[in-house]
Amino acid sequence: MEIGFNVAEALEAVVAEAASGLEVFDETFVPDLRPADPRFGDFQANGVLPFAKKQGRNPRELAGALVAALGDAIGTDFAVGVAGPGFINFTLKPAALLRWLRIYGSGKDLEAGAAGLHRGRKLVIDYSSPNTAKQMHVAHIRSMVIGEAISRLFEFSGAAVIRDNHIGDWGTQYGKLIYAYKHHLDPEALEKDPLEELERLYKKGDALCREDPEVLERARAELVALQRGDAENQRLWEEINGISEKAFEEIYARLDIRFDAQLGESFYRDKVGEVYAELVDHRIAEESEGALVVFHPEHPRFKKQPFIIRKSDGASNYASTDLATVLYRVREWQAEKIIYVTDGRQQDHFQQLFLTVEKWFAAAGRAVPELDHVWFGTILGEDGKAIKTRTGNPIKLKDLLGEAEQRARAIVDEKNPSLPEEEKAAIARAIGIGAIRYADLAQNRTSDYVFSWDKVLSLEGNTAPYLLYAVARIHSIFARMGENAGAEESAATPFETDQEQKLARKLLAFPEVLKMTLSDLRPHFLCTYLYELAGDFSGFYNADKVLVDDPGIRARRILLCRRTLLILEEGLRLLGIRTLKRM
RNA sequence: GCGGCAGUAGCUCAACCGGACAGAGCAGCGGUUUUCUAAACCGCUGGUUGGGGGUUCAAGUCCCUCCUGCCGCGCCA
Repeated sequence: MEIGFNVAEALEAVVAEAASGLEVFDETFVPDLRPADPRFGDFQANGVLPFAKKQGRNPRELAGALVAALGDAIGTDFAVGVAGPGFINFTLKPAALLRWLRIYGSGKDLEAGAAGLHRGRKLVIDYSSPNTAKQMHVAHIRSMVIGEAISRLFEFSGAAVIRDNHIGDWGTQYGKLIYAYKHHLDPEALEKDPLEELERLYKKGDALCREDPEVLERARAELVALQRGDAENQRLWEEINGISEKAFEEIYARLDIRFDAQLGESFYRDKVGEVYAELVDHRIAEESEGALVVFHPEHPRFKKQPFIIRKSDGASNYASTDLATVLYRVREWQAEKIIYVTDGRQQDHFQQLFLTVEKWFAAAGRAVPELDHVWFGTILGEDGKAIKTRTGNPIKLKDLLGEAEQRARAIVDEKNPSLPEEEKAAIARAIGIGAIRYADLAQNRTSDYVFSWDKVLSLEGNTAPYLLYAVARIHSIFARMGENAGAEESAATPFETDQEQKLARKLLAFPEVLKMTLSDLRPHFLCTYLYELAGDFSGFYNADKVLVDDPGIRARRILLCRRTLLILEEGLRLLGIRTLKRM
């Protein structure tokens, strides 16, 4: 058999083919190949057990028959055996393992292998999407970090990705903000830290509105004026957006995040009318208590819980713009799939949005895009409640990033004081930002996130610095070898030591991990894998010296270092984390 | 009330939509450096997977029930 990029997939096909030639198996049999516990082999097929149970037959007998039927098709690359109640174990022989590692030797090779997963698919990923006139806080980081990782993963697997930052730049907050700007602006503060001042003004306006009904009325009037196109308010709106955008850009630059489109809610404000009309025409939306709403009678909850798409005062809300946004993305960009990366509290909203879009597009004869809500848990303080500083304010993201870099810098100064100043700063940046990012990605996204400085900036265990350190050590070996490091791979002999084999086998599992990460859109699968890979490398590095005299051993160990480096760097890049040559 | 998520070692978390004796890190204890970065490696200690039933050859995972926590549920996003 041809081993291919994803060995589990190749085996799956061979096993299924062998089963189809046997009387006792039928088309309902699924081999169920997966990476195995290293004690048993490289891959295992578990599918015989449930199948045998369903047929009322002895699983070990069926497994034995299946193994016998594999015969020539599987070739001589694997050791195959039946174990336990009916598992089939496959172990790639060292020579074949070496062959696989020789073939997949560059980022291009990996990408070519992965490209089959989503080749040519056109998709939009909606993430970050902050509100204007507010600072970014710790809570904003998850959408950015997860959204960026998912974007990179899809691109890597062959998709055409449009990253769209759906900024909240239109809505009721502007009434209060413009009112406060006109009456309580501190020009000096605006000069010094514009976004800080805007945030103060918004809070001020919000507080005043709550205290004084008259102010509330005037704030509403400012909003109405803005929506009618009043010149002064339009100018203020633009100024506020400009200030916000500049502050956002700084954060995005620090986090290596770039968008292909940045169409905020305001972009859709003249596009909601068409949505209302179509939904009413198709009898999907109805009037209720003065508002335009959508109920879903077939749904246990949404038959009662309305999806409000136009408020009773006639104004649009985020449901209106979200609907218009789907239409735009499908019409203008031919999006086949749209992924929203937001926190889990918006699950109801997106379920209602998706149900509504499905009915609407079907009724209008449009292709219904695949819609996916990639949600994540809330960020909690150490008391298990919403995250706050000691003074009760949210932690600003720029402060968080700054402190992370600072703490990383202190460690660089201690561990490696002789490095040039500029390099130390770059290392501190990569480690600090990488540590924060990784801490977020390494945890299952659907869990709530208990934030603590110690955890985020920890340099031990499953963290970015641990991975970056492994990368730096490999680079260090190559630096010592000098320039002519390239010629030795062909001399490599098959792996022998436990550490060599363990590391080589871990490398072999990368395609399956990538596939799993993408199918569930859970970056922590990839994190866990990279951490285990770095761990296996560290074990190997400590036990087996790379630069030995024996040319065959030296060559195969160099090959292992190269492939480990390749997958660590490629994997970290997919997570949005920069690697280092020295640290 | 309806619904979502969660409860796994002292702490922070894994466990690939039922699979092999539940795995890491931290903390604790003990080792490893004339050798490629010790930000590392190796070993030991640590579990009634919130409680109780059930389904199965096999349950942390599925079903029922109870307890606890967080979060949604008509004009915020």
